[in-house]
Amino acid sequence: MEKIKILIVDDESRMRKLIRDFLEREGYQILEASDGVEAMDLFYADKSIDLIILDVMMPRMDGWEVCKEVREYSKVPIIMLTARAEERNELKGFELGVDEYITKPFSPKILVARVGALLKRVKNMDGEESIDAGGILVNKTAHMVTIDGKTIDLSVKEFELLTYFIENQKIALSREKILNNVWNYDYFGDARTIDTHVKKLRSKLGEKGNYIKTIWGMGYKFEVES
Amino acid sequence: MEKIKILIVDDESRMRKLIRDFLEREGYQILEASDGVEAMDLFYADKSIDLIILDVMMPRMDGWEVCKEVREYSKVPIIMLTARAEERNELKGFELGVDEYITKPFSPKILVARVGALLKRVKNMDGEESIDAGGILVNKTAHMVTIDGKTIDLSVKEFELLTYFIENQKIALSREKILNNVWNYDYFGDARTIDTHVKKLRSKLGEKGNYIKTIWGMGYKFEVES
DNA sequence: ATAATGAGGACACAGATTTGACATAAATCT
DNA sequence: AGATTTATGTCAAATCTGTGTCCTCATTAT
Repeated sequence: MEKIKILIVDDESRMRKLIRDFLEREGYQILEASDGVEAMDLFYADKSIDLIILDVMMPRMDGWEVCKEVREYSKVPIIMLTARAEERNELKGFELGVDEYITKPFSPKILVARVGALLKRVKNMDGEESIDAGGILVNKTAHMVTIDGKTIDLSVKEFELLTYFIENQKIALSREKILNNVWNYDYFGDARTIDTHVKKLRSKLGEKGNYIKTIWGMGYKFEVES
Repeated sequence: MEKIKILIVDDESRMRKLIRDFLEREGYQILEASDGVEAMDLFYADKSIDLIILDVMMPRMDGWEVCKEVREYSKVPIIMLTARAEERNELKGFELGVDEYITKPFSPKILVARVGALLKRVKNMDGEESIDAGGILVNKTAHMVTIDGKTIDLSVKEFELLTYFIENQKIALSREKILNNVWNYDYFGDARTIDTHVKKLRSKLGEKGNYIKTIWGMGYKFEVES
């Protein structure tokens, strides 16, 4: 199990450091952003953030806006830090999809408890995670692939290969690399075998098969759009 | 759907009336208790309480004690009303299984929002008495399975296997995973044994047996419809 | 106590599917 | 054009699943 990654967004560096210290002591991995814009940059860059702690008052882009934008793409749990007694904001937050509130000033112990409780709560319901790549919907848990709504059948190897491609979009992948990741690391067969599987995968993906680009003399690359 | 039943426990009758008024306006049915002992009496008398709002400070038996005792029997959602800044209590509450906090003084709007959010949250996770999966009705407590109204006989293992499938619908399950969950985790027998049980289960489920899909080279998946 | 029954598990064999190799055609680079 | 590299069709080998059957153990009936 990898470390759980938490993004802290607050314009006061003292506050960020405080939170960071306590959460790191709990074994979480911490990312920091000093305003909403920076937070969104980090959010887009790193798909594996598990929780966001968000201050409401920030320059450039406040917490509500960040929350709203994040919610367009993700269900990642969000904790809002608010100055007290802002009822209207709290209601607004429920609509926006805030999961928890912590009122400043707060004690670090409460922070840690809330983070733990929220992560636990979310973990039990997380379920579906399907990745969308230009109309190709891959649901890893269901082991199912849908293209424009229609389910297609893939063999296990094909499924694994597609998953590997989609999880490494826009990256040029050498045959060796593909072999090492999709096949057992101790597989020493013909690298040309990949071609065969790519062939099949392309044909099963139909017109979307051309998302798998050939990089001559090198390998393959999965990329949406022409 | 019956009315949702909420138990309010507070020693101040003014406070109870305030909460009652706002929640009744939302369509909830309200019960009142003026201290912990009374609350427990009501709790034992009425098994169908959907949510408890609990003041911490009360004579005879305080909120923490009530919470603790209730949690020995039930997972019913509990909201705690606290005077502010009682950090230690809040932490204590997380351990005891408090679901939400509301700090006095609070606005009725917040109260209503929290109650709604909590009920919604819980509703999605509550364990139904019997689960319905495409006409297959599994009653875990009665250990009984009905298909389109007709009861069918399953052996213990078959029942456990079916339950596991149904509780993990649409998820691809490897044989290993099934083994670890349906059999004792320290069972090291033949994985093919699962096939045998799946075979029997399928045949006993009749035409609904094809809900159990084979994922070639991977395991099985339970999924309703084609 | 003994026999009958049924569940749980193991296993082998046939049939089905997937996989990887190979030969050849097509494409790309220099 | 010549040298490489990739695409594709074909096919046998490897792998996996479905099913019938057998064995053991425990429970129930006689």
